[in-house]
Order: sequence, then structure tokens, then C-alpha cells
Amino acid sequence: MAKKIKDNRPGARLPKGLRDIEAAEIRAQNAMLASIRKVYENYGFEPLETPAFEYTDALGKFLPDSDRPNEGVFSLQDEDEQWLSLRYDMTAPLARYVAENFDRLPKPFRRYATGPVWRNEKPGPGRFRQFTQFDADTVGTESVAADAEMCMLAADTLEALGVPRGNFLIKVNNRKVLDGIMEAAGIAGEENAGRRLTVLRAIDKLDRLGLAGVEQLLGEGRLDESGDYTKGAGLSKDAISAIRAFVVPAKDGQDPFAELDGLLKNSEIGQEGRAELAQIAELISAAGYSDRVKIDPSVVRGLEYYTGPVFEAELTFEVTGDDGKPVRFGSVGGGGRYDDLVARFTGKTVPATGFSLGVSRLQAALNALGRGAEGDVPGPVVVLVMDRDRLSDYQALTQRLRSAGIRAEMYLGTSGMKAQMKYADKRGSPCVVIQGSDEREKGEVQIKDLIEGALAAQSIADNKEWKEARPAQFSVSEVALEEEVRKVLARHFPQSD
RNA sequence: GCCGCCUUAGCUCAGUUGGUUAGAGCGCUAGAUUGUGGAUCUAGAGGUCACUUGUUCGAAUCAAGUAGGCGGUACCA
Repeated sequence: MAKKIKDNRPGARLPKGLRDIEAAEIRAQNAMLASIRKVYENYGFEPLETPAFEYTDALGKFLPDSDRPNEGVFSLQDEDEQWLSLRYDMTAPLARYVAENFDRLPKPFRRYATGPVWRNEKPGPGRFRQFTQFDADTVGTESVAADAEMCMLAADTLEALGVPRGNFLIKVNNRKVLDGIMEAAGIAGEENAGRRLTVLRAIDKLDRLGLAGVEQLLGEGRLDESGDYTKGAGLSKDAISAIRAFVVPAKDGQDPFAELDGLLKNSEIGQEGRAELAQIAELISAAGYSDRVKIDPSVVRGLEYYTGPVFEAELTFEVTGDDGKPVRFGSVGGGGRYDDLVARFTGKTVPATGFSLGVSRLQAALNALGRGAEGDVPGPVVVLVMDRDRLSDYQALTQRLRSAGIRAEMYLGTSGMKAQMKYADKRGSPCVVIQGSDEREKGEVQIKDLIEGALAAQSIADNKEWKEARPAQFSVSEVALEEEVRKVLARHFPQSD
């Protein structure tokens, strides 16, 4: 019987790819978000919040079919049977908002947005199905100055968060240049669209697979170490070498366009992209950001909707992981120009560009760098309950501390004094307030400084001495409670009040 | 999706060629100490050995299937 009931109970388990975030991390993240917000505001962006889910077609996702209703996104059906989906980024909802409110918005429209996004994909280390992004976008201008500004915004943000200059790089490329290269490689035209996609994906893997791996993917295909085979693009040797010449990063001091010009001379779109890159480089240089923002032909990014410049924010430092192996954090954000997103709704092309920061990933990186925001705050002062029939007295003491702006709580459990001390210890309380009948009769309270006490405990070995010494505990007049507690706090946390 | 490895207490893991009541460390609870967090000692709680089916006199151990986890790979608008 009991077993039957047990079998019917739901498992207390977190769905995969999701996670609980506890106090210290939330505090650290809030501090991060505040820093990011400050930079974005400083650049003149306005905040905007849109809902967590939208109509599926508004997100640019086709109506889920009944076989696979959740390909990549989490979807649900409204009571009128229309499909809704959780947002997978901040950009698609922005496009919807701009299209819906186009006439009354100032153009160009500049907004920032932060919040969770959801992706229904296989989770991996550092990859979750819910994570937080922080985006800035400028809608309604073709000017590459807007793109250059995004790169500078990204650089300033990383620095504001404590990533030292030289430990990150904003890399810039241009989809038009990529198109031009592929044109030169002989895979222009509608019939080669799939092949171009394969090429772009291959280039995107340069980091991980190296040049040899990319070449395999451009040609016949590649067999990875787990035995899985990835079909290649099937390009000719000439085409592969053209792309290879393009992708190999220009050495320091060399003109990054030297290779490009030869390859792109017959491609109109390629020339256009190259000109845009040159302009961005000039703007970046004029602003004094050349050491942090660099042209890099291997940057590809989310392929679907980008139409011009694309950028990626990369952390370049290495950290030794738990297993002793070096860990690189790599990309913590990216973005680019998407001139056709709003047109999906209105039919009218509205040029736009934006940058998106992966907050959780960046937070993990900052922690590794030792630059993570301090998430630990002192626990509350705990007022112990010595006589259960005097609860109102303890409640009054607690309220007095709270009124004085001191974080405090009365012990609300039912255990004895020893357990209450352990509770206070576990909460990280700086001190506890003790008032039994002895103290009450004298109009006093005992304050025990737990931080001081822990230090004193190190030099006490036997229990008898420990008990008799009552380290860091003292008696004060009840009326002086707030003042005396404040003194203890000031001793341990001089910067706070 | 594909390939590989893994699954024994809250956590980290032992568990011999299949053989009685499945163990350890840490953690947790309580006591020694009727009102004191540490240390020490003692005791206690906590397990359908992931699940199902099979082989066997007998399965945590062997086999198959399923689920979950980890890693790689693909996809990631």
C-alpha cells in the first residue's frame, strides 16, 4: 500500500538543461547586470521589456508541425489553438515590437533588453536551455557607424565588468565578404544555397577543428573521434584553397585586406562588404579602439538573418580548470546587422544592427578570472528563542534591530539552543542575540560575536575550556541593543553601515 | 539525431571467480555538555544496488532491452 503511494509521487527533479540559481550567484549576477546597464545607458540606449513568449510565426519560426512541434523552441498552443513559443533571443521580439509600433517610435530606435531566453537543444557543459542575455540594438539606420558603435559598446562593457584590456577581443567580419568569397569559389546562386551554408558552418568550426578539419569539411567530409561522420561541402581543390586563403588570419602588422582584394575583385557584393569593413576599421581606429576591436575573417555567427557586419566578443585568456587542463571561455557575445527582420512584418526594409551578451557564460568566465562580483553578504543577526512563552519579547527585539536597518531575524524553528547556534552559524550570521530569564531580570541581553568566536575557537582544544570561556560573548544593557550590535557589525564589515 | 562510457546511502566511492543480514569516508540527527556554533568520543537514521525481462539452486555482480547521466559529434534561426 505504502509502496503504491510512493510510486505515484512525482520525482523531485529539475528538467535537464535547467538549473536553480542560489543567493550568492543571484547577487553577483545583479551586480553584473547593473554594470552592463550602466554602459548601455551611457551609450544612449533605452530599456524595453517584451514578454517571455510570442506568437510562433512572429519569432520567425514556422508553425510547428505535429511530428516535431518543438524543434529548437519551446512551444505551446493558446486556447484559440494559435501556436506560441518561448523567445530564443531578444532580437526577434524587438523586430515584432518595432513593426507593431513603427510610426510612433523615434528613428533610429535604440533600446536595450535583458532577461532569460530559452532554447530547446541538447544541453552541454556551460550550455543550458534557459540562459540570460543582455542586448542592445539600433533599428533604422544603415550607417556602419552603428555597427562600429556596437563593437565599442561590447569592449567597454567587458572592461566595465573587470576583464582587463588584452584579455578580450571583439572580432568583426562581414557576411557580404563571405558571400563574395563563395562567389569567387564558384558556389554562387540559388542552387548552391545549401552548400554555402555548409561552408559557413565549416568556417565557424575553425577554432575547434583547426584548418585541417575545416578543409575536410569543405571537401569530402570528416570522421570525428567518436566515429561520427559529417558530410562535407564537396568543393573543388581550387575553391577550398580560395576559402583557406581568406580564412587564415592575417598576421599582425599585415594589412588584413591584402588577401581579400585579390579574391574579391570580381565580386560586387564582396567589394561592398570589404568597403564596409574598411569603414568600420577606420571608425574604430579613430575612436582609439584598434587594440580591442579587430577584423577577423573567420567570424561567421548565426547565419540565418545576418546581412552585413557580424561581430563576436571573445575572451582570450586561459584558465586552468578543475582537471588541470587549460580552459578557454571563447565567445561570450556577438551580433551583427540584420536588415530584413522587420520587413518580415511590414514588407518595408528597416536596417538594424545589434549586440548580445551571454550573461551566464560571462559570469562563469569572470569567476574564473577572479573578477566575479562579490555575491556573499553577511547573514542576518539571529535572535535566539530561549523561552518559548516569551516569543513576543524576542519578536520585539528583532523588530528593533530591523527598524535600525540591521538585517535580523528571530529563530522560527522549534529546536533547542544548541541547534539555534548551529542554525546561526550555517546562515553566516555575524552575531546572535541571547536573552534568557537571567538576562531579562537584569534588563540585559547577551551578544555573541560568531565571527570573533570562530577565530577564538581555533586555539581552544577541549570542550570544557570552550564552554567556560564563552569566547566573544558579552552582556549589554537591553536599551543599547541596536548600538552594540552595530558596533559588532562595524568591526567586521567596516565599509557597510 | 549519431557514437562511446557510466548508473551502489544526501555527496564521493569500495564491493574479490555470481554465494548468508551490501560497506567506508564525508554529511545529517541525537547524546556526552537541563542555556552556547568549533574540536573529540559514542550512538542513530538513511539503500526497490536506475528500471524491466532473462540465465542460474542463488544476481549489486552475467545477458538483453528501457530510462537517466557524462563526454564527443551534428543541429543551434
